[in-house]
Amino acid sequence: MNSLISLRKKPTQKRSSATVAAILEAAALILETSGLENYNTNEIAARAGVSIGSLYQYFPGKDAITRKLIAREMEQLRDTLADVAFLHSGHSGLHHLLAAAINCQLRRPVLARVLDLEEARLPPDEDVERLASQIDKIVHRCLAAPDLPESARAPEAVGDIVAIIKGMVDAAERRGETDISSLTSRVSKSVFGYLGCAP
Amino acid sequence: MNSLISLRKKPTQKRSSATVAAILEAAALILETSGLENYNTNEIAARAGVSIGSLYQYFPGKDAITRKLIAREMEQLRDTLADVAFLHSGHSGLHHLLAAAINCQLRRPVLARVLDLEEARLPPDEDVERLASQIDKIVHRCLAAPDLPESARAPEAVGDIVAIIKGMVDAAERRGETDISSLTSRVSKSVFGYLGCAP
Amino acid sequence: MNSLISLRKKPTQKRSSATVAAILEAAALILETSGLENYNTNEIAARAGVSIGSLYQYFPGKDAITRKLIAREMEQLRDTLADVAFLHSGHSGLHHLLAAAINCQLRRPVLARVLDLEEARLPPDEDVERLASQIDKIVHRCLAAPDLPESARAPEAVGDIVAIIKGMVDAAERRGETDISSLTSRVSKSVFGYLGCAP
Amino acid sequence: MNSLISLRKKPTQKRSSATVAAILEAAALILETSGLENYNTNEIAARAGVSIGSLYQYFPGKDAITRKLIAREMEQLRDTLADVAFLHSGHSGLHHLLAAAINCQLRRPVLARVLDLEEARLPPDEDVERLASQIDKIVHRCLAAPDLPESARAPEAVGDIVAIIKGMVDAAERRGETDISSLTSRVSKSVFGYLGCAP
DNA sequence: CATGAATGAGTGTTCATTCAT
DNA sequence: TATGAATGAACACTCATTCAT
Repeated sequence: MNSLISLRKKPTQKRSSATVAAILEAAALILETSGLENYNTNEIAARAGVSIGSLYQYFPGKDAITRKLIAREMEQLRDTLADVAFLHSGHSGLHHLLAAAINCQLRRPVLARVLDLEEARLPPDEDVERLASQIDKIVHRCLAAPDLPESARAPEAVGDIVAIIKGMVDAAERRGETDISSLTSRVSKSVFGYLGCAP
Repeated sequence: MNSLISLRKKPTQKRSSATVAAILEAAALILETSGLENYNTNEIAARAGVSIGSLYQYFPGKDAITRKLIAREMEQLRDTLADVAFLHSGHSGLHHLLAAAINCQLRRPVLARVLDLEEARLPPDEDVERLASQIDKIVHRCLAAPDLPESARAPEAVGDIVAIIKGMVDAAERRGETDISSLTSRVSKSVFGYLGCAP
Repeated sequence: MNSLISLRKKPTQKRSSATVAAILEAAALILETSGLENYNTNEIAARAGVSIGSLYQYFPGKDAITRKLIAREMEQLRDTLADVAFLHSGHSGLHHLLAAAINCQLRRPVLARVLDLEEARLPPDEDVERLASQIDKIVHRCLAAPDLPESARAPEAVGDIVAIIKGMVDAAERRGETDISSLTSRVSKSVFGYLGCAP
Repeated sequence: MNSLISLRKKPTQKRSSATVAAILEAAALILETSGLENYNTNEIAARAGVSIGSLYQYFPGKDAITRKLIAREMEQLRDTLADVAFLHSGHSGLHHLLAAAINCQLRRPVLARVLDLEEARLPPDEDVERLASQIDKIVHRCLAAPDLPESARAPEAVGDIVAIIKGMVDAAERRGETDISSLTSRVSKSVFGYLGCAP
């Protein structure tokens, strides 16, 4: 299940993958601390303790780094959701799913928000779209549980629910909210209300 | 009711205000067609059929144009919401408010979305913040109606509801959805569910 | 003895000459307060309470304003020196000349210094050169007095003495010196020393 | 004894320092031939046979180049004066100092004069001020010699003498004078006269 | 004569990307 | 493979000057 994001060389060797990781983490750190302001390849390479030349050996360009960062976050979300979906199902499963998604988004909230913005700005990426559809599929499976109302099977349901979560969590983060449980409960009310059943 | 966004000179004369309008419309058009890709002052001036010097006679910088665009959209939203809020109230008022907000966001959906992104990237602007608080106030007044549940008076309610609307509408637009009535109904379900009452 | 600096129209009428004066004084003020930083035609016109179009009716360009400013200062110096030279002569005359020159340079010291810099930067101007030669002539006549040593008649004497005065006064002004009498005495020592006679 | 003027990267390698030198020499050449007229970063880079990007790798901005040029001239003056001051002292030392200073100023006279102008226009720079105070110190030590009159120890003495030298040399250069020994002798008369003793 | 909107060449600066070493 | 010096297209912004009204 290796990523298909085009790396100029596959980081099969230890040193290579360490370099890739350093670059990605440096990029993430810059986005978190100074936003897009200082997000440029020279700065990324410098903070990663790597030469700009090396950066271009592992990534075909700046956007590829951003995309890989987006993919990394989405993989994490996918795996988290998959774990939850495997353990629970139906009404209670959706509850856990929401909580898990909110937690994911709030792990590195600033990074998550900036990456969302960049994702909108970037040309569509195969790898990212594949991950998005995987996540959609997981959510869809959860929504298909028999104890959830018919509306949960509607084709827009997954997109709507993901939009509600992202929208509310991003806004809360931007307002500086910290009470995760309150936020989770409000998101739940919205989502279950959307589906037409009590949380 | 004039905007306070600082223009270098007030467009009191006809030619001036026409130039300002042309610049803003050109900027909006670029954002809608090529996104941030070709959004630069030279391109804006060119598409406005105006010299780059004229652009800088009326706007102190590129960001000021973007901010004015944001303010323009927000003013429209504010005025639309104010009209609705004046006519209706309570449960039905909220319904109309949602419909109005969705309509606003969908008038020039791509522009609205890009401007949302830019608003997040730009340093906070007094004018924009004033408009945001005016809109918040209108929504707040609507939510304070006695036939709406207690939860509508919660301090986060306004922010949450705005986030739900924007999130869902943006996502729908990005998926290419066109059925406004379906979208409006789904948003309503989410918002009224959030408040804990039936739409 | 009207200036030959090319004005687009001769300010024969009262209103015209008032406009010219306002422009020149605005230019002088800007140079004094913000230096060359904000020294541009739009700013000059604005501070003069005159439209940029009017400015170009009375001056062929920015440099012409600067040159006229330089000429104005030089005319003042010339007239002051001429008065002094008419009353005194020889050793005592030179004393008075020095004092007069220093006083002139210190009337608007910042302006004088900036104009000196600009004079060096500007292409040579007929009008300015004529004034310079007039001033030279006056100094020369003073130096030709029989009680001054032979060296005072040397061809470089005038230039050297003017250079000493300007150099010392500018430097003193830049250091923030205010004691004119001390400065005058030191300049005298230098100049009379240069000539090889006691002050 | 390296300059503290901030370079973006230290030119430790050969190619780097060659680039820096080329940029500085190109800048100096432009100032000498066309003055401030064509003194812009693109022209500097072009004449240095270097891309505009390289220029900005080694200098944070245009002014930094000018400052470095100023510093370079001052360093040369400082070192020259230091050598002289080490060998001679008192009356004869001052003689040698004057000659050395004049020689320095006349090595690249046009450049020296333009840089003097720019120094006045630029915001005060730590590096330049440090060099100025070092030069002042050297001159001051020379003036403190016991065989020189009391007046040489006056606080304004150093500033006055430097002003006399610069003023006379610049003016001479502008008149196209070439006889250094005559100029030196006249400056000496002025300076020693200023101090109240025979050359 | 006066106005000031409009012009556009010019300039400083950034940053993604390449390539010789 | 790694390095980092070099590149140059692209961009934001200024300001002297013109000209229609």
